[in-house]
Amino acid sequence: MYKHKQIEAKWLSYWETIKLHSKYNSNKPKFYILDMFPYPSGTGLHVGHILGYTGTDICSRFYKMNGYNVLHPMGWDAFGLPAENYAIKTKTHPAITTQKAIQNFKRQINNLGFSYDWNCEVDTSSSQYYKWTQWLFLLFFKNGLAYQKMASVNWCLSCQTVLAREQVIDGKCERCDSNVVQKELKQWFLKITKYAERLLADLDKLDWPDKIKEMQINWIGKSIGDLIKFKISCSELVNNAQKDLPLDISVFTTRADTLFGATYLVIAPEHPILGYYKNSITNFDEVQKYIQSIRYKNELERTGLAQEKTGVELKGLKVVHPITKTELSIWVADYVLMSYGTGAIMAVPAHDQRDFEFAKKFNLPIKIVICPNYPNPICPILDAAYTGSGHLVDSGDFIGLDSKSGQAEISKHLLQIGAGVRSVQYKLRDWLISRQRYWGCPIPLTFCSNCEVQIKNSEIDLKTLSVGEIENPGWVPVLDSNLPVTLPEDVDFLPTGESPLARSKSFHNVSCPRCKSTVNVRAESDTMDTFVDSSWYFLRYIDPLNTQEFAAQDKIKQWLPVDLYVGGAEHAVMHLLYSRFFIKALKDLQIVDFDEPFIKLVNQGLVLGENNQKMSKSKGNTVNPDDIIEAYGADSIRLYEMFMGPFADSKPWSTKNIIGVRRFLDRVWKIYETLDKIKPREMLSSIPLDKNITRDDKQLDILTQKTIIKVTNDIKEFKFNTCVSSLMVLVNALEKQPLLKHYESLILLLSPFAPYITEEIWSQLHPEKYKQLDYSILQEEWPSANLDIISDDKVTIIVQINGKLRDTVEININTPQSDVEKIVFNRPKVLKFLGDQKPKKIILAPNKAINLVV
RNA sequence: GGGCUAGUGGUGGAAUUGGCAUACACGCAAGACUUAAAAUCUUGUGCCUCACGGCUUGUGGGUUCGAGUCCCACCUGGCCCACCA
Repeated sequence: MYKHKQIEAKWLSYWETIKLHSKYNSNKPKFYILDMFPYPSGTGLHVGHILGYTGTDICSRFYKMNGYNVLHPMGWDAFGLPAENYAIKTKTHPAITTQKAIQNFKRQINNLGFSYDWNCEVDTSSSQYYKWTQWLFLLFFKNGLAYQKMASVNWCLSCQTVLAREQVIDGKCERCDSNVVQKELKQWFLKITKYAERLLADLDKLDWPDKIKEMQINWIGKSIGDLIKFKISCSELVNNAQKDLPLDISVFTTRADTLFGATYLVIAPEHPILGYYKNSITNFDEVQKYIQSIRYKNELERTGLAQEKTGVELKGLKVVHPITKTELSIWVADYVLMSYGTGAIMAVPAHDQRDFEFAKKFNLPIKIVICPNYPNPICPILDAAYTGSGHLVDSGDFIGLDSKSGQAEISKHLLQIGAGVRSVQYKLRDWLISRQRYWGCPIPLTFCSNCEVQIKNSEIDLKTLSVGEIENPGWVPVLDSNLPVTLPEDVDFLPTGESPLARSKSFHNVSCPRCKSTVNVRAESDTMDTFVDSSWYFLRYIDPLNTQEFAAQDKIKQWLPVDLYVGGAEHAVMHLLYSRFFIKALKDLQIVDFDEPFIKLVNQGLVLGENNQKMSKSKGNTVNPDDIIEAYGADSIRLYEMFMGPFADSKPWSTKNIIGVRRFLDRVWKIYETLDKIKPREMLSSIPLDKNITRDDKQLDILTQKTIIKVTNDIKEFKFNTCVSSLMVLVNALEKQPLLKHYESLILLLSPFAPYITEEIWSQLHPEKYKQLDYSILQEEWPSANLDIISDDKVTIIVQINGKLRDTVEININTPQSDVEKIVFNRPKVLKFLGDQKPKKIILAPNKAINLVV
């Protein structure tokens, strides 16, 4: 039995005192291994964190031993709502609780023997870090990538803040699960939509799981279709042509082939046309009432499939079909979203299920224009929309075309008559980053009424202004020399819906960075979404103490992009998309020279509770890693999590099963103890321990070489579970035949998985090495397999009769078929099963199998 | 509704990618050691059958000399997206 507590305490303090991380050596290749940094919650490390961190720690140690410069940093995604909510509950400042949580995380991480380089540590809530978050925000602002606009935004009633679209799950707040409603607010956005096409196209370059790529493709949501103009017809337009009214309503469709089936138009409740034509709409009161009624529905209630269609007609207003010139009615309905396309659709009830339901409910005409069984002209009477393709019927000059060419022809025709244009739409929307909360990075802008007036009246030379200042008149960036804009300490952070920073007097004691005015000047009091912090943290790791730049150029060139990124799939469309956007923007601004941040991405699976359900406090199925480390040791929990199953799969925790890997480590230890009894040591390589055990050095040697190959390959492929089982096989053999040479290979192979026990054993096997400065097993070279030993001239093939296994024979490698047949027909088992039948056919799979068909 | 993914012993899971299904481990059973227990070690452990042998990778079909692996349909979980025009 090895004493894990003593050994782990010993090496933990040893590792702290030595330099484990060697300096960058330009003769070696670099390898940047990144974990998704944790949010330091008060409850400490989750066993799920340990799964991912063990994976990256194994890689980190493996690549170091294979001669790479390895960067393996860790930090803290420290801003965010939970810390603030906890602070409100306990009336302790979030900075204090966050620092406490970080200390606890760090203690747990160190206990687990992870080889992070703490010289790289970053904390997004420290002013040294968020100074550069602010600097990057201003860079985006000055270059037109950050802008403010009034928008209908998601507002969490409980957290009292705006949320990004990504943080609204089924109409509820991602954090607190309470209702999210729509609210009109002026907010800051980052222009991620500018990069939609590149974010989509460049996915091809990435070695990422297909699942994640697929999710990003769906999220970006590219569709190619047509923008079609429907001319508005109403009495007001005829009478007051001089008025500045829009003359048509544009709709977006991917099915221009169904244009002749459009029997009415539907616009979103927020559509601007309503304002313009207030006076022409004879039932405007009724329309207003409808819009009010849906206002406080959340997105699920509004858009859920189960919801019955609602809507109201705009009386007094019509549109004209661009080709047939028929007058069509216009409706307002909440099933049309202002945030996609143009906020208006042409309704084709015969060929769109939503339109069909709406038309049925309000008794609107349904016109069939696509026929699946053409040229049979009789189309079935519909009880649901026919959304497939077919041939065009009842479509003027386009009758008889198939859907695809019909779409192309109608599109061409619309362009000719000036009523339409090809268009690409994306579901991706600009990233709303304002938050009305305290515990986040302040937005480093000042609003100056004086400057606003001057810009609007063109009293300032526009050439002296940045794009951001021109597009957002009155908003002036804080001077770089005055960054960071620090979070005021003296703030009552209880949420009221108003930004907590707005209530700090000191915070508003500012002057305009441009005109120096102190009158009618205020600091922006919103903070940024924490996803802004995490969009660039991997750049800061390489140079965290730099006070002049967010990172030095030569270091960026040295280390980036990230070679391997490991984390959960839940970040597929938020963090992973935002970071890609940041890097593309920085590439365009010539700050970095690569355009993708993470070359290879690996997802870790969920660690479920013993009952196969997601771990949660309320279900009472959580596991505290500290208890496991106490009882079984850090090496055991690392090894166990790797052994549980495939790295990327979700799999249930089982405290009972840890005993298996612990026994394995005990055996490894025991082999060492038996070795130690045999002296002198130089004799060890060939002395069998027990004379009763039959020796078979060659077999053991082959097994060792095979294990080296297997573990080396499987680490590269993140197949850690099979690494562990093949190490177990080797240990089972070494127990019977404890030869030092092979045992040393085992210890080296095991060291990335179980660093404590292997460092201890290695130090006892090689005490002289530990007299060197900063020595650790990490400095050893990774074992390489001797292929000569395993290359064999014999091979075992299987013998099948009618596909059923009947025998196995050992033959010389590459034996020709005729000779194999001779051998096989002399085997008693084969003769027995064959009887007096003669094979009709004999198939040889060389060096694998022979199948006799009778 | 759409997409992705998985389904193998009592349990977690292996299977060099079409060639010995159930490696490795947990559990269980028997034995050794012990006054006894724990720990440890040894042996056994898919199902049916006394046996010879037969059957077995969610279900049904197909391709193939040969299928856990490939194809089609279905069933059941999990994840993601979803009135996206």
